[in-house]
Amino acid sequence: MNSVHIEIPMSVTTRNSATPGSPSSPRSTYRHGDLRRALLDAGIELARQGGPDAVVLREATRRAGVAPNAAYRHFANRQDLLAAVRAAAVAAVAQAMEAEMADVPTGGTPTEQAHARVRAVGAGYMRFAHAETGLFRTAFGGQFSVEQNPDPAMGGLTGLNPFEHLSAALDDLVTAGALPPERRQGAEYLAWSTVHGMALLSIDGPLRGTPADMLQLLGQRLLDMVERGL
Amino acid sequence: MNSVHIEIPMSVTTRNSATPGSPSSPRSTYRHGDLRRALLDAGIELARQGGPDAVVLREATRRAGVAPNAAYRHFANRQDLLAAVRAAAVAAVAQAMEAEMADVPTGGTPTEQAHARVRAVGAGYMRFAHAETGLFRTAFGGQFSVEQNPDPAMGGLTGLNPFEHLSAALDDLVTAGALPPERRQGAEYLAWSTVHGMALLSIDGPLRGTPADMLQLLGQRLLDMVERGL
DNA sequence: TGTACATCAGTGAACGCGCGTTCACTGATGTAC
DNA sequence: TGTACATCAGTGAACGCGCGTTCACTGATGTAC
Repeated sequence: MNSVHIEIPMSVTTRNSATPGSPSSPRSTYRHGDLRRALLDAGIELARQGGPDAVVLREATRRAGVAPNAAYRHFANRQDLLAAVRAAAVAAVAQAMEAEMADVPTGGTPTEQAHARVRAVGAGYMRFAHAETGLFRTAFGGQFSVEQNPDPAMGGLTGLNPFEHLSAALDDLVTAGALPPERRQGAEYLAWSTVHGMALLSIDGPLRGTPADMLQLLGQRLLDMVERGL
Repeated sequence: MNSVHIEIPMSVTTRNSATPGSPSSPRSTYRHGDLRRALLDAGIELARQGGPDAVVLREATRRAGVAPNAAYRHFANRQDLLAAVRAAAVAAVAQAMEAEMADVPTGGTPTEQAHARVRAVGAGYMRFAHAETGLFRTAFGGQFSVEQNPDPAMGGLTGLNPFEHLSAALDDLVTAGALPPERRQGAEYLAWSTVHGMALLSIDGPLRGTPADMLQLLGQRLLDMVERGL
């Protein structure tokens, strides 16, 4: 039982940035300081609260205390801002996985370790979906791709993105002899499907509103099933 | 290998209905005849092509050859129309499952039959998602509920909705002795998660663009995994 | 069988909404001399 | 160290968009007598 603790990179510099939420507070200087960062932060906050559709260019500029069109100095258009927000959301999922993996006990056989690692990846994914619904939707709600042409902005602290974490964990499983090599190919899609489905069912579907501990239990049963079935 | 053949209930009566797509063609009578049905059909077609967001009230009335506000004689508002379209989409999923189950050979032991039935339910779900992406998204894309307070409009030809089909198939598995009763509870959520996840991954995620036969194969591996792991 | 009438399905016009995006601008900043 | 200047980040105003929804209406239809 592990509480979710997610780091989202926030403003590196707060120099000259208007206080979010109080657009009337004037900047002390003409230039903003780091408007790109401020818009991105605002976008992330919007996504957190309302998912990808809530990432509205005008609202982001409003929160940054800046004219609507100022955004076009830093992003080509709304899509471009949304893509940056999405990358941050994907990175946050990677971090949730990393946090979960950090809790894996170091003792045990290599097989036990490998299994625990796969489970941590899956559990991190599902936990994140439940804890940060808006960001999860932004990352994996609509169309997305994480596997090819890895975008460094989508990595967690280790630099690996969620898909790469899953792949690495499955590779470990093979190395530990817990997964026959001939079953390795495509296994990420089987595992991911499972966990992705439960994540969405717990957000949008019949599992919506299920208390976190029940969800945790059901998630463990799901991971049991994957472990046994893979 | 079973081609998808889905029946969507279309106009029962075409009396007096304007030809869709040619809004200029005048009706012969003042009254439309069956505007509710025409709007619903238009809504279904919009959903088919573009998912739930494409179900736009004004566009539906345009296709029905009618003034925008005429829709309010038959639907309380846009949400209401969308709900009706969603029910039709869910019913279509149920029919896809039924079509798949109709192909299950009648020979074999009860256990074989039961397994085949569960697989048919899952395969129908995934096949539908791939073949009728827009409708699938409308049915199960955003928030949805199918299990409680069953809406008869969501049933297929047998009257059962997709969730009920899955439940029935799992019950059969228990009856046939292929699933220990103590594992029955909650099993629908495990199975559904799995299949739901792959459906979405094949529409939105990394599996997008995968050819149908590859998807079919991967789907079977997924169902193997569920069968073994449940 | 004919006539008066109530009903209510569809009309026509208009509304306010917030959005993304473009335009010509201005003036603080950092740089070259 | 001081001055002229080019740069370009942010301004202010405006645009067209299609949407959902409301209003007062009209006239074809079916019904009661």
